[in-house]
Amino acid sequence: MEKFKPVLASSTWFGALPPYLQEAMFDKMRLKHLRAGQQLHAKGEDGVGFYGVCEGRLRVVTVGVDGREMLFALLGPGTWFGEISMFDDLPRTHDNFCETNCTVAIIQKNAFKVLLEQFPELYPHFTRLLCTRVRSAFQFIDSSAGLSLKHQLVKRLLMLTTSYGQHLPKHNAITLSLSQESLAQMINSSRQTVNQLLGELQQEGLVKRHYGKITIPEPDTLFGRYQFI
Amino acid sequence: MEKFKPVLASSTWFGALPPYLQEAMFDKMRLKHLRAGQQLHAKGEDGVGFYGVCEGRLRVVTVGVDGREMLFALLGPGTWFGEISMFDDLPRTHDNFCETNCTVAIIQKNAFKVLLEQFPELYPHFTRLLCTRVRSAFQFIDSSAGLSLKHQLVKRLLMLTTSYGQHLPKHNAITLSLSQESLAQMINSSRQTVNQLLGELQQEGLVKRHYGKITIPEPDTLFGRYQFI
DNA sequence: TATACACTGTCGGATATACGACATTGTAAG
DNA sequence: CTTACAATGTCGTATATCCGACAGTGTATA
Repeated sequence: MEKFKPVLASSTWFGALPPYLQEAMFDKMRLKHLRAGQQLHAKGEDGVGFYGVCEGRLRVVTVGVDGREMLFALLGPGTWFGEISMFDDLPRTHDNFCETNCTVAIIQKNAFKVLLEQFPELYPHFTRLLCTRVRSAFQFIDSSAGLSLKHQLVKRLLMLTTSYGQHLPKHNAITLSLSQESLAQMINSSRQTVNQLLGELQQEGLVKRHYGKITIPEPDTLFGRYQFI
Repeated sequence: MEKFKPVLASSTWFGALPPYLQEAMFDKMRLKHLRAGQQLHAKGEDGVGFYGVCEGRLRVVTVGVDGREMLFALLGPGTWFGEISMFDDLPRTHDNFCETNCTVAIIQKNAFKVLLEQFPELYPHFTRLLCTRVRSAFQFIDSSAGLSLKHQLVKRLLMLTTSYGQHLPKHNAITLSLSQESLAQMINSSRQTVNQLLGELQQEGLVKRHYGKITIPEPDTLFGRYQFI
């Protein structure tokens, strides 16, 4: 557990907690190890805990009514998630799978509620977390309508690099492990078109296509180029 | 003020507050009257308060970089909004205009913070409100990708009838005052296509086209017909 | 190493949607 | 009532995107 504390605290959200609250949360955590492909929770299921990613990467997906899988976000080390069902006691909003072998920290729902009773000063921090969720979702909604497919694609790539809207290392190259097929399904497009558009972006030096992967050498550059068009 | 209390309490969110908290909030409210067309707040502006609609209707819009206006939601009587900037102290997410003459109840930011200090038991209620925002936004995101234009249109019409996801007078007929042009801009489509699609929906008896308005006789029927396809 | 399989890259034809154009109709203002 | 203007309804054409097809390539497994 001790060795993951720095990772978990690297989140801008968690890092803003005063040390004694961080410790209080650490005290309630259990570690859980998961294998690649294993499911952490399913859409519609009751939420049993609040999670922080220690190592590995998780895929947040929803399965549409037609059976097509849609990738919603990628959660890397230092990302916290799953708080929504803790607060409204409603089912999970998404399916959640391990892309690689993973270690996640869990605060069980009961422990979570005890924690909030014991330290009500946690509330402002959680409202802050919820606000980032709302803001990133809003921003996504109003930019996806009114954008060309190419811009939607870029937008989506950027969204995938910033897990759920929390901050991640944007300055480093990021490799997204997803097929062009998956990417297409996320923006309601076709594999062939995505391949074409990625080809154009590759010409511009903004991405690199690989087998089952896409590399973004400089996320900031991609962001700067396409954010304000 | 007294006469608007029932309207404000008709919100499922506000209605769930225990009476003494409702009263505590009423005590902090000021009424504000606005004329049709007047702006309540602008995107990017500092949030000065938390609002409840007493009478009239407000339009929540964002102006895209290309100058096109996108309608995000319509806020009717009993709708509460504007809490996000209260909690994270960041700018407003949207522009906000009065469609008709309006009366809104305001709790100023200072008063809002005092209220939370005085009654920390309000926090769980606000986390609940924030959760509804996140859930409706998430739902919208994953259904708008993967849907035909016609389904996106229906989805958007339904979203507009349920202000922000709260409060649903779905059983009554609802008239949306918006041009087909506006509607088109909301789903990244064209006026002509929207006209065509609305024509089909009208054939099915699900909507009625008017000059500058669209009537949905039975929102439940529309919802039932298109939700699970 | 051999085999199976999934993903990529790239055609061309089919289709949905955008966009310009224009007549018609509703609304507001003098 | 008249005029100006905005929104609607509906063409045809242009264009973007989908979709089937297929060869080539990377990856896993026996």
